[in-house]
Amino acid sequence: MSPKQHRGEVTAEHLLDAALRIYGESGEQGLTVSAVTRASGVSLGSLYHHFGSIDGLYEALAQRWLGRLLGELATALGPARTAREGVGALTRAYLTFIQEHRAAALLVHSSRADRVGMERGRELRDAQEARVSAFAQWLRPRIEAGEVAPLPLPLVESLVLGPVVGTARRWLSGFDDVDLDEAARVLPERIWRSISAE
Amino acid sequence: MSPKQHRGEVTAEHLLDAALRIYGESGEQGLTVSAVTRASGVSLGSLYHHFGSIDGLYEALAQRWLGRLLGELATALGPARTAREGVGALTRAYLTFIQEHRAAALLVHSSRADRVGMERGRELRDAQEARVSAFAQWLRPRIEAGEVAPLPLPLVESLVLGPVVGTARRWLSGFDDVDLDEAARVLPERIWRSISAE
DNA sequence: TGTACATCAGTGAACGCGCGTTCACTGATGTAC
DNA sequence: TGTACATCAGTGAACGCGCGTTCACTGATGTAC
Repeated sequence: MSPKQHRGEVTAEHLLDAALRIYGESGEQGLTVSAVTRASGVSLGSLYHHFGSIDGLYEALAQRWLGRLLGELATALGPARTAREGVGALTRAYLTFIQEHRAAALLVHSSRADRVGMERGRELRDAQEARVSAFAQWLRPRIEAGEVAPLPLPLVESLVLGPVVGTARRWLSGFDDVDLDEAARVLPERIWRSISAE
Repeated sequence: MSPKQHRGEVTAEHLLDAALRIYGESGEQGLTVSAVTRASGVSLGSLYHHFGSIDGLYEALAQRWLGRLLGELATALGPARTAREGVGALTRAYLTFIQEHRAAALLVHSSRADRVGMERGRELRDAQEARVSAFAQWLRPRIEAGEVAPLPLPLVESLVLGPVVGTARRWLSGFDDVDLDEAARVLPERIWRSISAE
């Protein structure tokens, strides 16, 4: 399914870009074969050559952007020395991504993408043991060191990402009552309080 | 659009019930006119008589369950004397609802329902001034009393509901790594820390 | 360097299916006198 | 209480459109000798 020639890569790229643009403008409902071929200038047959079906294109798109988001979070998390710093870095990276890639963020937050992510999570859980959340892996030693409260990892993850995702969704939905810069300033301190081991 | 005769009410009820069942089994994609008429035993014409279109049915369904969820949260919040108690009551009510109405919870958490909720929010903001979130209204005096930290209301809302919704979504997505009872026990105390004014 | 061949990439006409919607109609219920 | 009429509720055949997909084909690229 992944192209063996360069021009193939370029075509696939065109399709994915067009698909994202369409998704951003008209949502999941609008993501049809004819819309994608029209917007990309790529022929119908090529779409099927590269992605097999419209669902295949959707899944490739979701995985690409989910991967990019997770990548940016992992990168932001890297240099953090304390859990407190980590929470701040994660929050800022997340909210920045949301602003810079609005359409992709909408896609990644959709319920259908949740399912795609889950399926990938299951595959990977067997294979390379939980790349599911780089954050969870980063977190475990901090709990063992007594820095973060000894709660189940999924709950710590929800406590940290929950408020960030909640704020992001609110902003993405078009509510104008939330200021992302202020959120990036205020949330980390507050989130840290909720997971600190005192 | 709302029925003037009793048998009309019953029919509309059948349609909404069938639609919810279908949504729970096969998601938004599966919610088609033929699926609904087949599952409900109601004729095609009746569906159009009561809801005008399949989108009309979907919106009625989303509003009904969004209303019920908000209603249960408001009820749970009622008797709470302190903000701390309120957070606990809200968390438990939310997670209980999720468990008791899985399909409805999936619907209410869908991205499309977010938009429906937003539109309703806008309508209501003009009219009866923010029934948007009973929680926000409940919260305001607690901030003024110095019980809850003086943050923007949307951020407090995200801090409280974020972890709860995050946990709920995780569970709804089929991840089996989260225990809702444990979450109901652990989260309130942690959430409270994050919004307390010291 | 040249040629032959295999594979990859791209094309678009054609197909059929299932979708949402319309509409002319019948039947049930409520109401006015 | 009886009857006539208006309104509400329910029915399903018919329609047309746009959807995803298939397929036989041409053209481009890479590779082996």
